Amino acid sequence: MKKLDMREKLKNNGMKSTKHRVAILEILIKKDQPVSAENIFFDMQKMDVSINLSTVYRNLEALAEKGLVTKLSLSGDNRSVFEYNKMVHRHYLICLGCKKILAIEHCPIKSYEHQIEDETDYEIVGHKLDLYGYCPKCKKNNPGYQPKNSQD
Amino acid sequence: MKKLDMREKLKNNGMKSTKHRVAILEILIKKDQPVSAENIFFDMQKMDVSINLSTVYRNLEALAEKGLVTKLSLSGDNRSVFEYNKMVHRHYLICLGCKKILAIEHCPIKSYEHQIEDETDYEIVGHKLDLYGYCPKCKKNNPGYQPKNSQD
DNA sequence: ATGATTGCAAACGGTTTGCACCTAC
DNA sequence: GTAGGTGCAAACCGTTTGCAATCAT
Repeated sequence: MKKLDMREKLKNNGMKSTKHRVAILEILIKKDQPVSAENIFFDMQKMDVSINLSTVYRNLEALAEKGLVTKLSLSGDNRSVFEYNKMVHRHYLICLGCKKILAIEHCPIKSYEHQIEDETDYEIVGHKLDLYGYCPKCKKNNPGYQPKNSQD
Repeated sequence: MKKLDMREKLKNNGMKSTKHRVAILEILIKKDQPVSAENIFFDMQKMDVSINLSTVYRNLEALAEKGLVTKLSLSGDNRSVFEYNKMVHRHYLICLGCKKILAIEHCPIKSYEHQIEDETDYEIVGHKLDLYGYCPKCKKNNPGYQPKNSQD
């Protein structure tokens, strides 16, 4: 997506188009996986876009408010991560070794949700599924490692 | 589970048995759902067990270290919650209205994990599935509400 | 011109830590 | 007696906020 398209997109969502917001969107779209506010902050410095960390947070919040960006908190890390919202339902595969996050688009949960709705009388509006494991590289370095809690 | 059994359990896991630890286990077992450190702290005051919040954290960490307790961070809340580890695999159904957390023991994910292992060449060691929705009570108060991001 | 956005520094809230004292074993 | 547990206060770290200056429209 080009800069001009991003400026367009911001305006369509009733947001002023600033170089900061464009740069944040650029970074998120390029990465195509969840990143922390601090990471974005550093990437912007590398791009010679001077910005304050609190402005990163404010923009991420504004973008999330408009639905352009999604904020997630993945287990085991206290900080939030953000990704460009491609409007597709995704799950995440987090490597316990190098902490890399892989997005997965296939979702097996819909029928399970209906089943739980029937059992509990809740109205279920969504879910979050994260898988934890070791990527091919870390798998080699940690052969046979088993975490204490497979659900965590 | 009786106090004596808990003292036993602590010792079997190489931990000193203190009134604080016993009380924390009592609370977690009674609740049978994830609670925050602060909640535990307040409950202990109600039980007339005087304790410092940092001791609650230290004990929860020690108990989690030994696998007696599980630490989880559920989306949308910055703070961690803890539950007694019944050694069963569980999922959580979080009410977006009243924030109540319901534990669900049926898990539909195993075969999905194998499929993802084949596709990605990762070694998957666990997963975390949280469902979000409205409990019967909150459902009535928020008819038709839809969150912006169903995956969050 | 006007309201939104920014940088800066200070506050915030959950969690952790250093240290002197205390307790279980 | 000794290793480990505790209270207290202070530090920590990711995040938020108040305010005055600046920018997009």
